[in-house]
Amino acid sequence: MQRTSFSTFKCPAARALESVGDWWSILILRDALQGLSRFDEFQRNLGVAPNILTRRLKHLTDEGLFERRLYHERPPRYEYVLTDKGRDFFPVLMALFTWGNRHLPPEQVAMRLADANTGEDRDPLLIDRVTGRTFQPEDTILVPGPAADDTVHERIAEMKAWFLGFDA
Amino acid sequence: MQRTSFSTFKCPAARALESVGDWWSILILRDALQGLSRFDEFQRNLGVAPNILTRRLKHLTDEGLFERRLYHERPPRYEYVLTDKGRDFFPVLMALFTWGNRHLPPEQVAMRLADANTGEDRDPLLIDRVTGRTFQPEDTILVPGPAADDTVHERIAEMKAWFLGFDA
DNA sequence: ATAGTAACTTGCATCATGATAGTTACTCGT
DNA sequence: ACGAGTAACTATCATGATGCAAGTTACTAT
Repeated sequence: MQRTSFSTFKCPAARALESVGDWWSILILRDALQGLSRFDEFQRNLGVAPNILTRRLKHLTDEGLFERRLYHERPPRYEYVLTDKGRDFFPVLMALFTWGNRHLPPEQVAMRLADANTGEDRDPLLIDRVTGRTFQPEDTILVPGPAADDTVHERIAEMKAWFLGFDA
Repeated sequence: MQRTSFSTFKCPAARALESVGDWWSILILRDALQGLSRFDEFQRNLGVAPNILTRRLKHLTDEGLFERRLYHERPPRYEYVLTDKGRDFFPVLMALFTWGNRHLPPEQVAMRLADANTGEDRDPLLIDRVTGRTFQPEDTILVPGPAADDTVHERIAEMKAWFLGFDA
């Protein structure tokens, strides 16, 4: 059976996952955001099979996260540079990284995030862009957008709002 | 061949992915953070095959993201409630949701995030917890943590720091 | 007493995955 | 100018994860 495609899902998170593709793609993006761009750089750093890497880079390029750029003619050699869309994936990576560091180890942390200028530890925090208030599940609800159809309305209705003071 | 396990990777992001398990798990967490907790609630809402759902819930419980709680004896019926670790996955979901909404559609958005109190749109933004400054790839570098071994040092050395004013 | 539902588990066919190995086309040292 | 080395893939193929359909158990409702 084929893996169920999330691309027809209404939820943007599900569609985001479909767009990214798979686990490896996320690690490729992680490396790309650290400055890697060549095929062999990714391969060495990830230890991924080259055919898989080929497929993933193609997928990410098709999805508009990478731009495939010729950096050397004859033989044609390409590098993969992040588009805006790809670079914008950064917050997802940071959230994931932080979650990992906070919850995974009984062992110690092997990597930390630091400020590029001062070298001090960085710890990302999610706030609301407008109000500046922290972002918590209790304060955040899902509401139908402009393109919501009946199924979306049903889905949202099924969700129990954490905070019942406001009805969507 | 078995899917390569990321659990031995040093990068916390990679290990986070391993801990979560797969695509479906992320959507299960999404629903759980919206208040769902019963097997059939997840199944209806996701359209996932029940055996897959069983497996994923077990995995997430084993990994400590869910607690399996008996809510009805004879017949034993369980609900899956998020632990702190599970609830802490929220920022990752929000980052993913936002990325999806911003980059995916040519079609319109079917869902938005709103403030539970005021009903106004919410837009998450990543800042540094201490300095309050925005979180950008250019300002953020990877440095070895306490448990870093030689391979980690090598990996980090291979990464080209975006901002070269500081050497890790 | 019968029907219906909740929450699974089992079996099985199939498709996608990943390790290994092969290919093409250069570059570099001597 | 010849051979070794490297970059960037592509091809092969066995394994095993996935998802559908159907079965199971134990209630609840009428």
